[in-house]
Amino acid sequence: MARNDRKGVTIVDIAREAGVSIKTVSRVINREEGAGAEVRARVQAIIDKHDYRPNASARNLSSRRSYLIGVIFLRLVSHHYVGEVQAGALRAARRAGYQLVVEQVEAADGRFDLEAFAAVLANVAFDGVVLTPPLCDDQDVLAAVEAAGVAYVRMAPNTEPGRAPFVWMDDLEAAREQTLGLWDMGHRRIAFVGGPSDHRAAVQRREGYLQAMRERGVAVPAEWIAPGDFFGLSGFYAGEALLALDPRPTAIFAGNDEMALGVLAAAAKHGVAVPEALSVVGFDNAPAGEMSWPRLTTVHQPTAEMAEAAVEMLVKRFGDARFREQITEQKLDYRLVVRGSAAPPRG
Amino acid sequence: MARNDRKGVTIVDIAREAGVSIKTVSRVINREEGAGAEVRARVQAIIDKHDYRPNASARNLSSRRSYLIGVIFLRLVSHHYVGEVQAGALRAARRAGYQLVVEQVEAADGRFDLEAFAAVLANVAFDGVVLTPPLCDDQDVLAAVEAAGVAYVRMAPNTEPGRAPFVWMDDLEAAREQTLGLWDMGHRRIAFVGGPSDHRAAVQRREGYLQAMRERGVAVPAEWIAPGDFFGLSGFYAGEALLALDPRPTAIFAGNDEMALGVLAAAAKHGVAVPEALSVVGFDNAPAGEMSWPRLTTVHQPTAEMAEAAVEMLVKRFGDARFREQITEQKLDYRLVVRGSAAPPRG
DNA sequence: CTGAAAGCGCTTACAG
DNA sequence: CTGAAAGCGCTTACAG
Repeated sequence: MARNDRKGVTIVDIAREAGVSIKTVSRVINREEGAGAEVRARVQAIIDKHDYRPNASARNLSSRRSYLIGVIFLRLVSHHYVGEVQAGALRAARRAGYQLVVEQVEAADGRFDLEAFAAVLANVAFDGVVLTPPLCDDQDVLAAVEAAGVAYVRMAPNTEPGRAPFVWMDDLEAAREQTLGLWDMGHRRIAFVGGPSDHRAAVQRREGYLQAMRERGVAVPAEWIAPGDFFGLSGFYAGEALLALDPRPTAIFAGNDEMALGVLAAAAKHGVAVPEALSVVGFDNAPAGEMSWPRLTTVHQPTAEMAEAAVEMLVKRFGDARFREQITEQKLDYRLVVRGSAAPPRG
Repeated sequence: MARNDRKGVTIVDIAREAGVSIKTVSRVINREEGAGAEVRARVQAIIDKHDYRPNASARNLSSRRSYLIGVIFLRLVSHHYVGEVQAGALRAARRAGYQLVVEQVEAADGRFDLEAFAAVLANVAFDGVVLTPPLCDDQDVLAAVEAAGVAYVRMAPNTEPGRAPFVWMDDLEAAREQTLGLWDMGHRRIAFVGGPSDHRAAVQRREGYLQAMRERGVAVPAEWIAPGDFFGLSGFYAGEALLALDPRPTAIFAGNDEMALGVLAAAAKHGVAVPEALSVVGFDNAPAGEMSWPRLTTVHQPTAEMAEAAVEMLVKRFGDARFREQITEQKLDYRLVVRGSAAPPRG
């Protein structure tokens, strides 16, 4: 059997060598009050000398905590999103002394495998979990977490903002700003490629585009808005349709980067030079947008930072009850990423 | 404090209600031998009735195990790779009753932050870890894991195959097959875009290309092989250089998908229709290759399956010592992914 | 500021 | 096939 004996040094050994009780050693380890400076230094020296590390299982058993935070994904979510969330969550978890456990919930026929999820919740004894979209909007998932009595924070929830703490960013405002950026370059015929209508971010981005155009006194013709589904191919077809318009738009704002890359492909196919004859901008700051030619101007969505904030909120909720209900929402900032795919219109 | 009380039902409660000792309940929980069928059924019924779940911390403390498997990444690795590895590792870990803990090692100036890594190893008490490239080839990382006495499996190691169990795939053979596929379509002038020379997969793929051409009796001119660095932009420049050759290659095999997308962009820029006037194929089956136009013909690298196999090997090593040293290597199969970017040459 | 006692909920090692 | 005892290594709750 694989054992974790390592050193075999325990709190008892440290206490004996220091000539104090294990309680005092415990105080030193956990930076608790109630230990004299001299005693503290002596104990710490012995801890350092033996490179002693407290046994996590023993600590967890007696304190009735696991120091485990779960990050729960739907299996279908993009790896890029998963990677960003983890990187951010890991930073915050490590700072607070928590471990990050990854879990995925399967979906079939649009329904989640709740039984498997409930089993995970029951087995792992998370101190808290972060629910990512779209799980964070599913009534059954929320009910399961609440029934298990596990603290949770939601990332970019679509519904019931009052139900639990959450983190989010302002997609509408970012899309508005992105659109105004094109306007300020001199573009007037700015088209838009939308995303799925049941996706909160897609709707918000479209709304931001429309709001910006309205502010500039432009009534957007229906044909300037092409439908898409957030996948690249839909952007390609949307691009072809928009390029066939007369007069042709001088700029196309795609609701996410994957579709923007599709628009880029359509432009290349039809010999429309980007950004000389057409500006194309996206949203998300996906890595593929850095590999395209020209490189994609986009909006950076602070996914990692949102996950980091979510874990921080979780950890704070574990603390003093008096402060527990204070932090219920946190808004993160986006950032415009200017690269080569947008430029002032020629002629 | 966030407690994991949940039910409050313990092994003692179950034992009392069943009229047996806690040891017998333990036998039923762990499917150990030495419990009569009738007793077993009675105990199980009471467990089910209360939805009793053993306390992981207590089990871990007394058995001196953590049931935690770490997957260790270099922070710089692509999210796509991270996502694939996790999906596979999670499958195997869940089957075996282990939890997956994600860890990242920082790198600065080409050196790893070993101190942080050692701290993680000391604090988490992993039963085992999976080392991903390039960490799996770093002497200091290997030494740290071995010093901590933690079992480990390496993914696609470049050096010292005898040092520890590992999983891998045959990049050379896959590249050879990919090249022969172009040949069989009728292509004769097949160019190649290479990757970084210190990267094992890059070298193997180039070797597979050369071997296939050699088998077909073609002496590859030096200008048919363009240098690249696995990033998209290098593929773009390589594509421009190869398209300027006279006679022009009818097919370009890029050492990975990102570079293949760069070649695609170069072809679009120069008005070279793909696949009519030029076939382009890649390697890896990265998601961006599905969004391109045309969609990229490539080789699927079984990253998730490799991670799954790695965790399985780890779990088996925890078992009976007599079988422990048996599994030291496992080779996974690649798969050719035929999409739209390659076709027989015209004319 | 410090410590003795009890206990967290299991598994191990042993006895019958 | 079954169980009583000891113990895993900490924290909690309390006393001084």
